[in-house]
Amino acid sequence: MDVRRADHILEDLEQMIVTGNFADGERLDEIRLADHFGVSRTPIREALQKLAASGLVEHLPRRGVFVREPGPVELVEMFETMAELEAACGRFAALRISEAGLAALREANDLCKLAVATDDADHYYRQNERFHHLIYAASQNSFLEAQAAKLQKRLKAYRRMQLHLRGRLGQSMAEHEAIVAALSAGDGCAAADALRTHVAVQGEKFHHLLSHLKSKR
Amino acid sequence: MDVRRADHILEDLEQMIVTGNFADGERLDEIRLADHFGVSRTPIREALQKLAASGLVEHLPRRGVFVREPGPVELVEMFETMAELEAACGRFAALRISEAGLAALREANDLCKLAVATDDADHYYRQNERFHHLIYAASQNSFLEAQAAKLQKRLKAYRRMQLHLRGRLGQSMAEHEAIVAALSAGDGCAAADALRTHVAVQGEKFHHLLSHLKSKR
DNA sequence: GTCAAGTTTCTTGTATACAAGGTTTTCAAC
DNA sequence: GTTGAAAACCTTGTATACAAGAAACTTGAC
Repeated sequence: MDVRRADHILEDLEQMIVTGNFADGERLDEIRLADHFGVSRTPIREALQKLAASGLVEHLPRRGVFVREPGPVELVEMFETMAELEAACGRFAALRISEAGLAALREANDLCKLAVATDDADHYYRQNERFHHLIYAASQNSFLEAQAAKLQKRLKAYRRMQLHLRGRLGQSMAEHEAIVAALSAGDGCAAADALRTHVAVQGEKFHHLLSHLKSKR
Repeated sequence: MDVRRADHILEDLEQMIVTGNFADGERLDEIRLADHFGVSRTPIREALQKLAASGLVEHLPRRGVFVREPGPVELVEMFETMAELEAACGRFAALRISEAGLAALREANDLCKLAVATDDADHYYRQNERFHHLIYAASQNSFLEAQAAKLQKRLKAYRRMQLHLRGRLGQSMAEHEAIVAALSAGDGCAAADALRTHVAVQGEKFHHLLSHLKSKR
């Protein structure tokens, strides 16, 4: 209850930022937050520092911490990097994945297909996440896995935006099939390429979405 | 002088940990450190949290923070990840590098060669670092660049260990040539492969070094 | 002598008080 | 009315006091 409170503050703040409770560039007032959570400034400051370390907010000395929504350029960069990280996971996974791992992957993919068939975007979203996390883990490289999971979490909000684009789900499933096939065949290069494309396409779709929104304004 | 002190504490602690001022698993006593730096526990705690965020130390609630030297397995994982990050940088750089960037890269490489010729390991070390950072930057992806630079810094101490191995410098230079050639030709795949190998070899050499040290004991 | 429970001591986590720098407002001069 | 400086206010950064949990030590029983 004690440790969990500090953790709870961090998680809660993360959630508040990601879900857009704060305007972009808004200062996170320590006193107001301390008030809100019913604690003193000290644990708030600790949470804010962790957020700054994870890149969700920016800390300017003697000025405060500000929410820092990444701009379009940075988002594209992050998606590009995510694509490369996933490609790396796929390359290792193709060489190292176990039969049990493959079975789990196929199962997750089947659940994805089911979600697409029933047009359950929310369910697809969760199973797709599981599918990708299984690949990270199958790389048998905990460090790489952690890096990939971290960036994936960071991009979660933006990934979700473009999931609802027409036709994307079907295309995504076809890509999943190619990924599973490459991993089954133990073809590192094919797995890396399939995953890179799969993720990069998401980045591009997102980019289009951004341009579209901007042109509407 | 004010802001710089807090930063100075962090840098200093980093240095102390990396250079082995603390034993592996040792607890970093807040009071002792506060004493040592002539400040209160508060800024020390902030620095320790940042260190924990960067993975250099581990924070156990209500127990303290402990220096966490990565074990052999984790180090190999980190080198593997580094190789993939550099490969990704190379892939993008091959498509995006400018003439000026290529010129800078060739210059850095020439300085590396010079250092090898004069057997100046220290100079080679610095120029080699510059060479790699130029490639990160040439990826034209600031986010990826930052990721690569961060991990490179983390591995600096271990990379340095294996630089003095016999014959490594010559081999390393040959690999540099291949990298520059691939980037000049705009061949993303070749650049990625060359960089991946170049870094992965370092990881393997390091692994051998570790086994060697262990068997000596 | 060993083990266990209770107590003491020590360390971390949190709250609060104070210091120092930044921002805004006010007021005067042009 | 606008500009500039000074002062008041506000926020962050640091120090210190206190609370709470963990480790170590003592003491007693077997």
